[in-house]
Amino acid sequence: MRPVRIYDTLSREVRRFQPRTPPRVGLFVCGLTPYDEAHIGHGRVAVVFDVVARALTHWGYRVFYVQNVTNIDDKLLRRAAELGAEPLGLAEEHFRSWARSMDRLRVRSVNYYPRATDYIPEIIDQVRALVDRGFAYVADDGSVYYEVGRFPDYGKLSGQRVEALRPGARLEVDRRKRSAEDFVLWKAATPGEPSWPSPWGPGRPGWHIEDTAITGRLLGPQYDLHGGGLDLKFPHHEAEIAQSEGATGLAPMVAFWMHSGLLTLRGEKMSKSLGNVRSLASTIDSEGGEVLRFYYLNAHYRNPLDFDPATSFAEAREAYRRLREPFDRLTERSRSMGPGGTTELPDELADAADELEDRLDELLADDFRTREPIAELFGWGRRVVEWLDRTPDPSPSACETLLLPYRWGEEVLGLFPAPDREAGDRTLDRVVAAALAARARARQRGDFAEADRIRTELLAAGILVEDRGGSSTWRHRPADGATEASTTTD
RNA sequence: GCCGAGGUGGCAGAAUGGUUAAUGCGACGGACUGCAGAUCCGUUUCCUGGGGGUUCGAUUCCCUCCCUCGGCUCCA
Repeated sequence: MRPVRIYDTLSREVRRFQPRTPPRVGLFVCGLTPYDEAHIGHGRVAVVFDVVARALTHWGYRVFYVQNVTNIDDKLLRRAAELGAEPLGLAEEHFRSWARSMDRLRVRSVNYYPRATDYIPEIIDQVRALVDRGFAYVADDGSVYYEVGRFPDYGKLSGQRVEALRPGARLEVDRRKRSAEDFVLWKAATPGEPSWPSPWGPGRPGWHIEDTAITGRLLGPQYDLHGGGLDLKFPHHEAEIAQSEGATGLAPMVAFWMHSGLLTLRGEKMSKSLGNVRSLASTIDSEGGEVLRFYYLNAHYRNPLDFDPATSFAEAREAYRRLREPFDRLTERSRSMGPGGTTELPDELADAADELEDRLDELLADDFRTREPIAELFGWGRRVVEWLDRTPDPSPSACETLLLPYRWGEEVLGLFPAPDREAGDRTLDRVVAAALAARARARQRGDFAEADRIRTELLAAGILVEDRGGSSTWRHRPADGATEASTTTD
């Protein structure tokens, strides 16, 4: 297991990561409340922690990654009522859309997406423990509240002091609460809304309780990593600490708090009320999942990332295309060359490939910097192309060695999916090859008008032809505005 | 007001108590090409918010001020 350094929001420092029971790592990330469509800010969190899990796995840790789905809450109920839909069904519908987006963003490290409503017994147990231990009280209507004043550490994560919260006028006035800063653990049932029986009467979970009930069950009272967007730090994560540490008496609940920076739109946070949300699914449709993934990973996860619709994707698209150009050329060779060429790699390049992988790991292991490995891969790409350009017949093993850093880039960053061309595409390969052969003959006899006509017609059909040295290669031309990987078939 | 994160070249965005401050985008020039595309090479000269301090040396550490963003019980 490679040593890893991680910034912990609670201690506000980068520390050496030490799992409680190596090599196992418990990772929990606050997931979505599927009351509406996800936006590109949500996508960032998903990709960031996907890389965290992939990297740890690559380094020999055995990660169990849990991301909850809040399928019962106020907003979801309100939305369902507006649509005349059944709340849990609406949640599942939005979750399916989320899962599709995750698939296309190549997020695949989440092991389990528990639904809040599948953990009602655990939630009730935890609320009961909090009542028994004197951290919570039951109101007249059967709601249960956490009494924040009873938990001295409240505010330790966010640096907030309870006294400082009170002047903030946004605390809801609620006569059932002993103190304005108390928060609800269990909400007494409202007619017409889903509810579950409990020792305090029918009701449903409060906003914060499902996370700690779920992690308590799946990861234990103390675990390794907890992630989420920076905007959840207060009050949500503060409440989690109060719940878990209050209920179990075991602290700290989690060894490392990781918060990903927010994605802003021209300097402002995306939010429904500002009307500046940008849908995740439609962005993936227009840009491609890989470009979006690259865009996220091109910044450090803790920094704010400002999105400008006019320029951000255009730049990411171009940069990503160039990043994977050498990779595409290498995989193209190994696909089409058959027995392949005979020119072996010069020693210095072979050695460099070996050293680079270590370097990539080392960079990433320092608080999951992703930008620097990407910078290294750009540099590697230049060397690869420079060599390929003057090597007409690279050997298969040379290509394989040159691909090593990209294999790392795929396994850990998820940025280099192998082009997958199945039986149907073989036909396409042959058809295009025939057209290119005709064009090559035309060029040979100096009939450039005919050669250009073939090239133009292929382009109209979505095939981009490029002459390289004596031969021509082709790739799928990205559709307007879209930039699916050049070798993507469809 | 309180808490937190930021301010780096034309733009995006890294890093570091010390030789030329990554990488990418854009722009310009060159090589290659029948043309194009892709690629490579070069250029884009004094770029680290202001002011103090510590230090042989600060963009980095400390103080202070200014500005931006986020949180302050809906938030990824």
